Formats: sequence, C-alpha cells, structure tokens
Amino acid sequence: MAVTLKDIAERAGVTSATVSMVINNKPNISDATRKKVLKIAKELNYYPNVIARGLATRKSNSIGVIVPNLASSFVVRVLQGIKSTNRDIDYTVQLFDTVGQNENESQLFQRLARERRIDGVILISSTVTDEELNIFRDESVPSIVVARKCDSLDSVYVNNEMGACDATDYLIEKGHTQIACVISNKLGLPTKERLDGYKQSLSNHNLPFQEDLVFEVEDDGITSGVEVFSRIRERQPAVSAVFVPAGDMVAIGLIKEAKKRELRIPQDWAVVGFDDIPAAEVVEPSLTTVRQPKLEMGDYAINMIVDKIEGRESGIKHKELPTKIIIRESA
Amino acid sequence: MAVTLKDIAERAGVTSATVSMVINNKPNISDATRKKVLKIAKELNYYPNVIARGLATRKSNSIGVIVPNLASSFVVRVLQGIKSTNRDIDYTVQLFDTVGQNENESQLFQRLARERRIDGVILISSTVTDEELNIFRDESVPSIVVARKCDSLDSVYVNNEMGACDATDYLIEKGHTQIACVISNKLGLPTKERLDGYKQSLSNHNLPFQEDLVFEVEDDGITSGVEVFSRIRERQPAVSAVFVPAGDMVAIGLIKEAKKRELRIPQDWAVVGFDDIPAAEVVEPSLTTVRQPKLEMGDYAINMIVDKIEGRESGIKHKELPTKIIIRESA
DNA sequence: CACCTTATTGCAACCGCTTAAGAAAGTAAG
DNA sequence: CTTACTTTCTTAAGCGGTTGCAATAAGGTG
Repeated sequence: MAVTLKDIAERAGVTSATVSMVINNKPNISDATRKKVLKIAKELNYYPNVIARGLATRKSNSIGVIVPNLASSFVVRVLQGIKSTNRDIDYTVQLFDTVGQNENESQLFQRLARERRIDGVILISSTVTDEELNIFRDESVPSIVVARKCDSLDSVYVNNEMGACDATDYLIEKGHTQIACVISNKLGLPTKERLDGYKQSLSNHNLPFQEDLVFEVEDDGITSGVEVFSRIRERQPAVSAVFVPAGDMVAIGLIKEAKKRELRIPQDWAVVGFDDIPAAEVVEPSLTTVRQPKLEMGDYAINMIVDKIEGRESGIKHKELPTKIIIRESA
Repeated sequence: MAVTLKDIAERAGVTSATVSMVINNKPNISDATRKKVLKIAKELNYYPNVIARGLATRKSNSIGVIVPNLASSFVVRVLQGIKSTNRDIDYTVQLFDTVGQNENESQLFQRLARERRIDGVILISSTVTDEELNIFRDESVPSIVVARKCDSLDSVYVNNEMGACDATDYLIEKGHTQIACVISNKLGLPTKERLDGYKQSLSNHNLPFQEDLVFEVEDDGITSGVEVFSRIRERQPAVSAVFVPAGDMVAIGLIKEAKKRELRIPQDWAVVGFDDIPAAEVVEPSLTTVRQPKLEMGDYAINMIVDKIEGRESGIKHKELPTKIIIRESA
C-alpha cells in the first residue's frame, strides 16, 4: 500500500492534521516537529494522493485543453506553446478533442466542469460559434478561447486583418493589381477578418475589390490548392498574384500545380500564404507567408487561465498578438 | 453548489448508496426506484464528481502520456493516433513533457504513479535507457513504451531493421554501390537498428560495409542535413546515394543543399529518408522515404494500456509494426 | 401459520487529505 | 499569583462518492 499522512503521523507521534500542515507549509508549526515530519516523509518516500487532496480542496489542479481536431498543425503548435511556458505551472494538462465524439466543444466543456475534472479550460478553435462560447462563459469554471476574438470570453488571437492587409500591401507594392484571394470556409471568423484585411489594403491603394477574385476552398489541405489553381486560371487569367488566407498548405498546393503548368513563381505568379508552417520553408520556391505567433499564443493562454483560476485576474481579458510577414521566394 | 448524490437521494426518498448503485448500473435495484432516480438525476442535471469517485475507487480514470519533447512531429503523430482510436476509451489523457523540467521521464512517471494521478502511462520515446525503463516496470502502475523495443516492458515499435534494409535494398537495386548512411546520435536504439538494417542489406548483396560511409549528425533538423552535405562530398566524393535514417528533415536539408550545389537528384544523387513527414511530399524532388505507421502505433498503445489497466492482459506484450517504403522522386 | 428465501434498500465505514475550532501548555502582563 | 495571550497541536467534521453487511418486506413452502 501507498504511504499516507497517517503513516507519517504515527511514526512522528503527531496527528495527520499536523503532518498535512507541514506538507503544505502552513504556519504555526514548531520547527522541531516540522523537521521531524519532513524527515520521516522523505524516509518513507511520501507523495500526497492528489485525488484525495482534490476532493478536500475542491480543486483538481488540472486544466483542460479542448481542441476540435488534433490533426491541425496550428493547434499542435499552440499546444506546444502551452506546455513550454517559462512559468512554473502547477497544473496538469488534460487533452480533449471532439472529432469523432458525440459531444461538441461546449457540451464537452460543460461536462468536464460539472464533473469537477478540471479547474479551467483552454479552447483552441477558430470555428466555435458565439452561442457555444456563451455556454463557456456561463459555466463557473474559467475558460479562454484561443484563435478567435470573442467579446464575452477571455481570448487570445492574432490581428488577422492587419496580417492580411500587410500581405496584400506587399503584393501591391510589388506591382500586382489583379490579386486573387483564396479563403477557406472552415476557418470561421478569421476568414472574414482576413478577407477584410485584403479589402482594406486594396481600398488603401485605391484598387477596386472584385468579388470574383475571391475563391473558396473546402479544406486547408494541399489538394485544395491544386484544385483551386484551375479555377483561378479559368475564371481569372489576368491574375498575377494570389494571397491565400486559407493557409500555407493550400498555398503550397497552388505553387506545386502552378509549376507543373509551367508558370514561373514568382515571376508569372506571386503567392503569399498564411500561418508559416514548417513546410513553407521546404517548398520550392519557399513560401512567403504571414506568420502567426503560435507558441506565444499558447504561452499567453496558459498564463491567463492560471491567473484566472487563482483569482489574480477578473473581468474579461483579451490578448491580441501581431502577425509578421515572412518574406521568402514565392513573392 | 453542484448537485450531489445526496441531493438526488433526498428527492427520491432513498439513500445516496442506492442512488450510487443506480448511477453505476449495479444490479439488485428495483425497476421502479431505478427509473425514479434516473429521472431526478436528469432533472437536476447531475454529473458525478470524478474526483470523489476516484478517491473511493482508487482509480483516476486517466492515463498519462509522457514525452521528452512535444516539438517532435513523430511524437505528435503518435499522440494523434492515441486520441483517434476507434475504441471508446473511458480515460482522460494527461500530457506531460520533460523538456525544461528537472525530472527525467522515469522520475516523472514515479511521481505520477505515487500521487495516484494516473492509472497507466504511455511513454513515447526512443531514447529512454534500459535502466530508466526498469523503473517503469517496477512501479505498480501499468506502462508501455512507444518507439523502442524493450524486453522488460510492454512496447510498440516498428521494425527499424527491416525498414532500413528495404530502403538500402531499393537503392542497391537501382544500381548504387557507394551508399552513404546518415544517422542521428539522438535517436537511441532505433539508430542502431537502422544501421544494422543498412549493413544487413549490403551484406545480402555482397557489398562491403564501409565505416566511413556512415555520417553522424547532432539533431534531426534541416540544418543538420545542410551541414552534413559537405562532409559527405569531401570525404566520399564517389557516393551516389544517401540513406538517411536520421529522419526526413535531415534528408530534406541534404536535398536542398545538394540542389544548391548543382547536383541533380536523383540522377547524380539519390536520397532516401526515414519517417515520412508531411514535408516529404512537399520538397522538390519529393522524398522517397520509409514510412512509420505513427497513427497505428498510438492506436495500439492506447488499446494495450487500457487492456492492461483493466486486467484483461497480463504478461509483457509487444507489438512490432512494419514500415513501408514510399517511393517518390528523390530515389 | 410459522419458517425460510430472495429481492431490495439502508447503514455506516472508508478512501486520504484539509481545515475550522478547540484545547493544552507556555509566557507575558498586571 | 491570577488573567490573558500566544504558540502549537489535536479533534472532528467534512469533501462526494463506493461498498460490504445488516435489515426489512414480500413471497414461497410445508
């Protein structure tokens, strides 16, 4: 059997309450007994049972990270950020995804909260709806959403509009005027914001926004890029540059297909992606893209949620992080 | 306050013990009370407090996944496999990494086990030593190691030797006789196994093994590949093919640098990687490589550990998965 | 009708730790 | 030498479930 407070207490000739206070560094314990207890605890190789402690303190000391799908490089990178923060975090990370489950994000959250499984939640999702986020807000367990802006809940996100605007600015400065924009219909709010940034840039440069320069793709994979290439060429042969808020993988598909069709990049076609995934550096020509500070987002998220859990922060907090355009060869 | 068993019991006019038995689907409860209790539980939106339950049952219903570093695509992919198994897993996944902590994998495991935090552990690491694995074996909490073979502990791994042998066979069949081998000194046992496979293939084809065709790199990043290129060219100008057990990123670096130095791939130099990461498909020419079934490994691991926890399996089990050579353009 | 089963529910201890309140002993003050 | 604090430790009541055993009532048997 595992050694418990009682075991230590017996050997030390005190009560388990006293041992508990020693273990937790509470005041009002004499130096003598404190030392004796600690010595015995070490001898017996004592570890507190966190479950029992959790029941008594009504804390689980763990935070849940809810993601729609772990098979997203963005999500994984944010997760890495969460795990690699410099701060010494006394919380365990429990990982939940909702793909293939019969619960959506908010239902899952509600259950976790009521089951007292977790003290706080980080939701990494750009597609979650406002109504769902309201459920998060209404639960008594603190939560925070990463990857989309939200008025009613703490959030960490990037300035998508500015990122898209910068990217488009860059293409315009390179002399392009017919700039296609490839968006994903699976990205939720950020898609809209990035499209707004694209429009903003055009408008700043007195260029007209043309609805039929906007192309939509179904997912953010490489095949979407391959597929959308023909659509762009057919519908808009005059296009000389493509901005791809749908993501780097789509941009890479586009580049690959363009090269196959004997277009030179960036001379005939300039391409700018969004996110800056590892493959962006690998593709040839390497991909100019808008980098999202994913590690930093995770870092902020974990720090904010811990502050919230421990009552150091109240009220709704937001952290908007800047994007950065990474110039490579494709534009 | 949250609703408890007692709340339900009061309204139902029974004892909380009875409610508990209903909730847990125990026998010896009349249909009438069962129905009544369930109805009230639903009305009150009852969720059992998993911490309290855990204390009583001495189970946490969660399994720990320990990884040395989450910033590894291999690890992440296995993790995805763990999370996406078809089986309905009643365990929560808690994620731990040891990079930047002052505990190594086995110390962490020992603590988690003693603190009763987890019912079982999946360790994803190829570099863990035999001595460390012995600590895992000696603890009473079931555990399993993914990514390396181990006699003393359940394990899930690929047949590295066969994978490397296949890759080398392939190069030899293409007519290559001077085949360099680039290994990582950060991969532990698999490095040795892959090197053995390489030797085996040479031997099978009556080619001599030459020690100085083996090159070592410090990490598995793209820069290692760039760096090792010159070493190979200097020391072994006659090399016409490179097998890179050190991993795809190294192989990609090698390709990029080779192209920069005006070598044609695969005509002048053939390159074969190991692992099959997403970027392998993106690089130009695309990378021929040995695929490791990472999702499947995760799948097996979670199933094995759950069986072990629930006592359906005993004794040491191993699962060896085959690799598969993915032919692309680089060889 | 007395006696024995069987089905169902209640009782109470327990899981291991925390914590508010109280008690004992020492100490300073009047 | 009381009285009133302090300091240090103990008591005991939880936290919210689970579970072995006792108890009760209903039904069956001779």
